[in-house]
Amino acid sequence: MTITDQSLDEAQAKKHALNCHRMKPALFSVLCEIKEKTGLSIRGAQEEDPPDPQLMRLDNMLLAEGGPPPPPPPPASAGSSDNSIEHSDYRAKLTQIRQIYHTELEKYEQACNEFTTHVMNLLREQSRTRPISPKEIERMVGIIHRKFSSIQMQLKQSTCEAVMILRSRFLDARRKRRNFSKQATEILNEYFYSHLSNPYPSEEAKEELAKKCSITVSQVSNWFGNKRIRYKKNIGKFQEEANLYAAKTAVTAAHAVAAAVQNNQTNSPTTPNSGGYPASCYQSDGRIQ
DNA sequence: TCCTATGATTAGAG
DNA sequence: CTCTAATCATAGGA
Repeated sequence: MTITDQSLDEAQAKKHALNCHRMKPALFSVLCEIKEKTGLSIRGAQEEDPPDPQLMRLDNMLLAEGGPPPPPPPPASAGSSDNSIEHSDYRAKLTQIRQIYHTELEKYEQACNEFTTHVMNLLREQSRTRPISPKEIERMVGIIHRKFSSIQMQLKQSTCEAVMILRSRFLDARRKRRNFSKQATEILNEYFYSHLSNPYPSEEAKEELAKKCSITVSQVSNWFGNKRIRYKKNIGKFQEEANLYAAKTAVTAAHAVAAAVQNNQTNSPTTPNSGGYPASCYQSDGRIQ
């Protein structure tokens, strides 16, 4: 019942899924625990014991992963917005996995019952030739059930793995990287180059930028983080862009100034220096602020 | 198909 | 938590 190989063949996805350190922590820890425990170990049991916590957790995960309400898609930070097609595909595959899981589970349950009755029959037969205590019967049944539940556990485990591979395939934000819209980049760049001397938008500024660009605040943060470091690393490469945006903001600033009928400000918003942007303490020695 | 740009994620510092 | 720096993985162009 290798659901994993059956439904999702991509070696790449597998590799990705096994690349544990970039999984979402919750899933990751679950998987790790599964692996550890199935590799038989008792380890730091901070868990409750009687109703097999492991199975519970797996159950919970499977439930959470594919309950009737749409599974929460957010991999993490990025609030993806355009995933309707892919998402339905994801859901379809998820349903498929769950279906396989349930049919398999049923099979196992059935097999377990059959086997139990079979053993019971054997015992009954034997009881004619030798005395068999209820205790012994109980013991046998216990053994059988333990065996089967370990199989069940494996089933759940591989289902979880399959689900996780699925997730990593469809929901991993990195894989779904889309460039921001032209306007969004425009807005971000405008802000960046007009605050070159201190390109660290406040939380409010980030929120506003996020709104204007229809992206999330953390995407704005990512963008500025990337931009700062990349700008710093290769200022030359960004010269042209810098000039462009400096000119742009200069124009808008000029308009604003004209409207305000004030000439006091003309040199503060943008003071073209070697082609349009402030010399900035930010870039001079690679140190920021 | 290779190369660069770019958004996201990570570890680690503060 | 935010930030940097490195890195990953994809998008998009030549």
